[in-house]
Amino acid sequence: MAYSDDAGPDKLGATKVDLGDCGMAQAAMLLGDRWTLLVVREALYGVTRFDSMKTDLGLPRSVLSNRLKRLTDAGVLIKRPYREPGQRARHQYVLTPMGVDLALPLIALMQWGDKHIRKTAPAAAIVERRTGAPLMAGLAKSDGAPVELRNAQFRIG
Amino acid sequence: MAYSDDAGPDKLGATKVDLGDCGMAQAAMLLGDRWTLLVVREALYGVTRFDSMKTDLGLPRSVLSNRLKRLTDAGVLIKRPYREPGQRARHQYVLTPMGVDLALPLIALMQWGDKHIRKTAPAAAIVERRTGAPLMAGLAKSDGAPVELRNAQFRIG
DNA sequence: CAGTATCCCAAGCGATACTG
DNA sequence: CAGTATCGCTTGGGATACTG
Repeated sequence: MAYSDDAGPDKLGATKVDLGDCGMAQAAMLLGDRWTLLVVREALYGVTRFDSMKTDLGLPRSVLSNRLKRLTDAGVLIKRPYREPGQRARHQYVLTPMGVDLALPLIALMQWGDKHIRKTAPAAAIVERRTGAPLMAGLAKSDGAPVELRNAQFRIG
Repeated sequence: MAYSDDAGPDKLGATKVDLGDCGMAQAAMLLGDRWTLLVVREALYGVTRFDSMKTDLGLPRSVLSNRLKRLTDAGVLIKRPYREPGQRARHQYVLTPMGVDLALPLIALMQWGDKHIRKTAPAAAIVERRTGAPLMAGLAKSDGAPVELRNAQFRIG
């Protein structure tokens, strides 16, 4: 990372990774707008229905419709019919494996926001399913050993 | 998380966390637009100067100016003067501790994008500073023990 | 309930030009 | 280099109404 204490002037055009080659940039292009992240957040919370999302987020129907389409096209959500006993057929938007994997960046973002923006007790925590132990997003080596953020750096290429 | 295999219909209005109480929502409101995430990405890569960012990202000056202002107002960046020997004074945008902490969500996003969108070898990796060992974003308990995403869930309140 | 269709308007993008 | 100023224009947001 670039830290305040080692931040010299950069080299112009030194961005080592072209936008098209950068997963972060690709992700930002898919998710980077006012509503998309929040729609995915709904899905992570288990909200799967159009009107539920609309009510929760308070966004216009047309916008929600558009975002759901984008996300299904991208493979983050699938639209799936279902029928509750005695009810007529409905459908729901559920996360694909690709969508489920978005939980990690979004959890990290949530914990960042709780720490640096809200600064009060988090409204939602992530816990281990079986034990209820609180979980934090972090970096780890392939053997699982955790590594502090400040001991990490980019390696290009 | 909400998984495909346990995703029943949700309860209307069941979103347990109000947008104003959710760090993820707050973060999304700050970072959720076309360019802001990419500007932070530049800063993480160590690009600190206005024109470097403009060149790398190819966005209009006015937009970049606006984003840098937003991010400094939010406390993610600070604008700092410096002078190289024999040069006139310049300034640079460097990450605050709050900004540095954004590395984790963005790394997670990058790894997600590399895995699910680009699907080729990542252009940039995160490695441990001393050893060069590759790092991955993940969840861990407070004792550092890693936990799989699928063994995690939200706990509200 | 789950959308699509329409319309209007504001925000924001992108280009260009200008200033310290 | 590092911005601010201006401007035309498109995008997309928000309200409302309509359909299966």
